[in-house]
Formats: sequence, structure tokens, C-alpha cells
Amino acid sequence: MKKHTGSITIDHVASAAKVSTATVSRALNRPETVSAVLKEKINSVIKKLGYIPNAGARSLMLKRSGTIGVIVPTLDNAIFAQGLAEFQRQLNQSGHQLLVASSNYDPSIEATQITNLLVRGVEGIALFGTSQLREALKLLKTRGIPYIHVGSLTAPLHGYASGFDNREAIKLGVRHLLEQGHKHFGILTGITENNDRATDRVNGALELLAENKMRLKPEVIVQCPYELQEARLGLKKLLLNNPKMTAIICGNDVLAMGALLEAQKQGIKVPKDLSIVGFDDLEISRHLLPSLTTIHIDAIGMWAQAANHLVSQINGVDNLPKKIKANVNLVIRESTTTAPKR
Amino acid sequence: MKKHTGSITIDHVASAAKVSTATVSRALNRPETVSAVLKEKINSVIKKLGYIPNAGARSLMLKRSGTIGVIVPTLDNAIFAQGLAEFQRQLNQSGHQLLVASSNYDPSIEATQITNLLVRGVEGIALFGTSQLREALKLLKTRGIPYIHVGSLTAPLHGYASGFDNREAIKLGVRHLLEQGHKHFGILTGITENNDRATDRVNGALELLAENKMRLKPEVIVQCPYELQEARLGLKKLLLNNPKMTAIICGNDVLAMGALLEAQKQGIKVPKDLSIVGFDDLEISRHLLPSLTTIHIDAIGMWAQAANHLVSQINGVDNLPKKIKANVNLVIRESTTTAPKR
DNA sequence: AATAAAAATGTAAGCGCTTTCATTCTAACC
DNA sequence: GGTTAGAATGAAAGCGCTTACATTTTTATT
Repeated sequence: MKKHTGSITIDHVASAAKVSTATVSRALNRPETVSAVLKEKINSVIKKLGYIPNAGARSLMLKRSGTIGVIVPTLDNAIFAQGLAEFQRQLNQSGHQLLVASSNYDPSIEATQITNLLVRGVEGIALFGTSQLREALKLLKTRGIPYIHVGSLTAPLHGYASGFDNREAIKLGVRHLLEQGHKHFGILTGITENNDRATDRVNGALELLAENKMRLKPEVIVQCPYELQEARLGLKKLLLNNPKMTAIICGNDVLAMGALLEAQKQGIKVPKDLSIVGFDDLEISRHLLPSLTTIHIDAIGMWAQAANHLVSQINGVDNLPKKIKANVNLVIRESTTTAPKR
Repeated sequence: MKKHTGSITIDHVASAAKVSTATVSRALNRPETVSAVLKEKINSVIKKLGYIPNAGARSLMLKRSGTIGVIVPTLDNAIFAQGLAEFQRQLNQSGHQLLVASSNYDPSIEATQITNLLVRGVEGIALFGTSQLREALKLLKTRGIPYIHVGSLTAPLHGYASGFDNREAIKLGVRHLLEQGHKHFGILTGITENNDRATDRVNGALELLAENKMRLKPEVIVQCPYELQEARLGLKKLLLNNPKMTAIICGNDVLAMGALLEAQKQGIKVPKDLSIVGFDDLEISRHLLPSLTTIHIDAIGMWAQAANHLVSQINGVDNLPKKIKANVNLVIRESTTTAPKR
């Protein structure tokens, strides 16, 4: 006998349909094994009672929770929001729900969030970048929880990755500026600490510059948080530190947009006086005036691949690729032009 | 005896620490009831083994999953991304994780997502707006799952709401334009079908205009998806349909931004020739050139309140307010000015 | 019609955990 | 030292579900 606890269990359904709980369960999970008559009766009872199987009991038996976790630095950047949207769409197709957490670019918060997700029973986790604490990744390894790094290609601890080489990607933009004859550069980057993508981009830019016999003074490499306001301040600093600067390389489109806006505010003509290249190719970038030359990354594809890879891992598929390379290409628009003659 | 299934259970911990499972459980959940010696031994074993309690078993016993769901129309709009970020931050503080789903502005998808979330055992759900299918809300009611509407104030089925009155909010902007002497308006709105917020905003604007003896022809009310490209097309249409138009009221800042960009592209001076008011006050809006006059909504506060309310509901707090009103105010910037003389 | 094979259904165990209840240990008091 | 209240621990039940296995019913075969 069952007291009325408020929620409807499989027992209620079974007795209302005058069958065993096993049959109800089968009707739900392997309908082809149940006769049409019973199936129909059971379904109508379920509908009438508004029965929904208890998630805990279900995952306890199945050893599958149907949830997958993701930790992004922040939701407050279109590039992540858009990526997550795609990630979620893919997971939905494979019947998974998405548990979202964010780290605010802090590895120790990220480690905590990994634990939080594990405690909730996620079957897999997508991590952005590769700057996680090693111990956190080891926890995943030892517990055998599938995970994948997104947005970078070099995964620590022999992990999987869906992303691209940030070092090489940024060079597309730098090379373009070089070809336009620019000689005086500034770099506006996100905070590089604990951010492998930002770090790689700066290093990539510096590397290509060095190959072309250019060495940047530290004061023309300005770090700032990924915010418009901060980017504007960043540009001011850059302008101050190097008045001869004709081109700036930005760590992402948010920074580029901020720089563009500030330049215009100050009456600096873009691209005539100053060329700007961004990174990410946000939707808005093509609409700006002038539109932004930037490095387009296939964020949609990258996240879609990450989702599929993670699901494959969970399903125990063998011989999965270690690295999935996302497309990256330079989109030349109006914010860059040949270096002004002096 | 337990075969090694791969995952470490409380039994492993118990036997490794030479105590009963009950004691391990207590050490974890009510540490003050366990002697210091055992507590320490148990904790060290837990650490060594990397034990993490099974989420399913736990929620089965506790009848709490620790997860809360949210369904937003899309992640691809800063206003939602930012709101979600805050919602999540609040939930984290009360020890909950966030399960995210999106509906793409489609009530039937939303209904499916509600079921999906319930199947995953969420303890509560935040829904955006009030355009859900009634049957979906009824399901929540009958199952006794706490939920709250966010972004509107009028909740169907005597539900709770954290938001503001969109009808009145938009009037702030319209009144401002009226005060500037504008007579020829255009409205650029999102798709109003299945979107109470968009509908309310249009109706609010029309209402105030009507009070001022102005009746808008249907062709100066243009609907378009919330995208820059679409907004630009929308402005074109508006310009075509009413060449005398001096002011446009936009359903949100994305539309306003698109309109602004398109106007500038066409050489129309904003605000001299055309005043534009937006809605939402995105971070970017203050940085645009000209900066955008818009209706600021306290999205952060709104989502924070929603989170707290939902958690209170889950905790069985009585006498909760039916409606929580979020702050709304007009921010006058550079995109509006007095109507040009004719 | 008798029998074997296949399909449908039921019985009951057990997933990993928390918690009630019973038991043992500790400390306090006379 | 003996008694007892209180604290610490253990034994075991059971949360709601799925599934192996047993049993019954249906269908096919001779």
C-alpha cells in the first residue's frame, strides 16, 4: 500500500492500468515488447495522471542521467552565447539536457564548477579552452567522465579538443596588415592570465611580427577585460604609448568594436588613420561602419562537433579523433587599409 | 560483496574507512553528528578514492535534485545571456545548478522543453514571458512544480511573475518622442505572434499615440525577427512606406541598432533627420555613435528576484508576492532630438 | 488436437543512497 | 562502583525505477 505522497509513481500507473510495474516500464522504454491493447491503456492512464518518471530512480537504474555539463568563462559575450545555443541544439537531438555553469575566467571557480556538475550526475562535460587546473582534469580522468576542450586544439593530459590553433589564426590578420604595409602596431588583448586563447593570440601575433623583424615594446601590448568600456580605455592607452601606430590587432571583436568606437569618438579615421582587425567575426561586426576586418571562426561548427564528439564518447565509440579542427579564415572588410604614407 | 563496476560507491568508502554506510552518509550530510576521529578518517578516504555521491540515488532519497530549469526564447541576444548569467549566479549561491533550454519563440517547443526539464527532475522552472501553452502550465500546476514568469508582470493561471509592464514601459520612449514634437512615427517591432512582450510594447505605443490623436497606418508598423540584418530591411520598408517619418520606436535595442546602422548607411542623419528609441539598454547602446536613447530595464535585478523567488517557492515559503516589479526607466542619449521643422 | 516455440506479462531483486530504530559506547552523577 | 542520560554507531528498510528470470498466454507446426 502506498500513501499519497503527492507525486505519482509508476505504481499508481500500474495499478490504475491493472498491470504490473514492469509492463508500464516496458511500455515506456521498449514499447515494441508490449501488446497494443495494454500499451494504449497504459498511455491513456499516464496521460490522465500526468505521470512523469522520477529522474533519480531512473538514472539510478540506467546509470545515465541524460544531462551534459558545460562551463564557459562567461555568457556575456555573443560568441559563447551563440556557441552554447548550437551545443544545446545538438545535445537536444541526442536527448540530452544541458547543465550550464560559468567560471568567470577563474580556474579555481572552474574546478569547483566541475565538481558541482559531477555531483549533479552529468555524463560528460565541455570545457572552454585548456586553462583548467590539472587536478580538476585528473578528477574527470579518474572518474572516467568524458570531456572535451572547446576553442583550442592542444588539450592537456591527452584529452580531446574541438577548436583551432589560436596562434596561427591570429597570424591571418597580422599578415594582412603587414601586406598593407603597416609598420607600427598596437595589440589590444584580453587578460592573458589563465586564458590560453588570449595568450596564444598574442604570441602568434608577436611571432609573425618578429619574423618580419619587428619587435613590439611592452607598452603597445595592452591587456583589458573583454568589455567595450575597457577596450576604449585600452585604445586610449595605446594611442598614448605609441602615437605613430597605424594598425591595431585585437584579441576579439568586442575589443575591436570598442577600439573602433573610441577612435571615432576621438575623430581618428578608421581605416584611413588607423586599421583595426578583430577576432571572432560576431554577427554585428559586418554591420558596423566601417565594417570590421576580422578573423572568422566557425563557432557553430566547432560547438556542434564538440557536442557530437562528447556524445560519441559517452556512447563508448572507439577511435575518436583527438583533435577536431574548426575552420578559420580572414574576412577583409572596411576597417583595414594600406598604411598611411608619412 | 561488490564487483568493481568502475564507479566508487558509498560502500567502498564505508569499508575502506571500516565504518557503516550510515556513518559515511552522516559524515557527509550532518557532520556534527559524527565523532571527529571518524570524520577525519572518512574524509581522507573520500579524498583518496575520489568518491562523489551518486546523484540519482541521492535525489531519490532526498526528493531533491538540486537542479532548476530555465527556458528562454534564445541565447543569441545579450539581454538573455546577461539575465541568465545573473540567474545562474543566484542559483549557485543556493546550491542549485541550472538546466538551460531554449524555445526559439515557439510555444510548442517550449512545452516540449518543459517536459524535458521535468523528466530530468528539475525542482523549479523559470519561463520567459507568458506566452506558454496553457496545458504546459497546467502540467506544472498539477505536478506542483514551482515556476515563475520572467519579463512580464501578468502571469496566467495565477502564477508568479518577476518583470515589468511592457505596455507602460514603452510609453516612456513614446512620450519622450511626443515631447520632442514628433508627429510621424514608425514602429519596428519583433514578431508579435506568441510574444506577449512584443505585443504589449506595440499596443502600449499605439495606445499612447491614440491618446494624442495619432493613428498609425498598419504599414508603418513593421515586424521583423530580432536580428540586425532584418532590422535594416525593416527600416528600409518603413522609410518606403512613410517618407515623412521623423521618429521610430523599436521593440528592442537590436532592432534599434540595426535601424541606426541602416540609416547611417543611407546617409540619413540620426537624430537630426530621424530619431530612434530602443528598448533594453544593452551594454553596447551607450557606446554607439550616436548613443542610443532607450528604455533601460533592470534585467539583472529582475532575474535575481526571479531566482530568489523560485528558490523560496521550492523551500515552501508562504505568502510570496505574486508579482515582483522590476525597475524601468528612460535613458535619453543622442539618438533622439526635436522633430525637424518642415 | 497436441505440442513446441514465441510473445506477453508478472515477480522480485537491486541500483546507491538516507534515515529510522536499535544498539553500543561514553561520560556524568550519586 | 553502579546507574543512567546522552552521544555515537550500525543494521536494515525503502526511495521509484528497470530488468533478469519465471510464468502465462498466444501463435505456429505437425
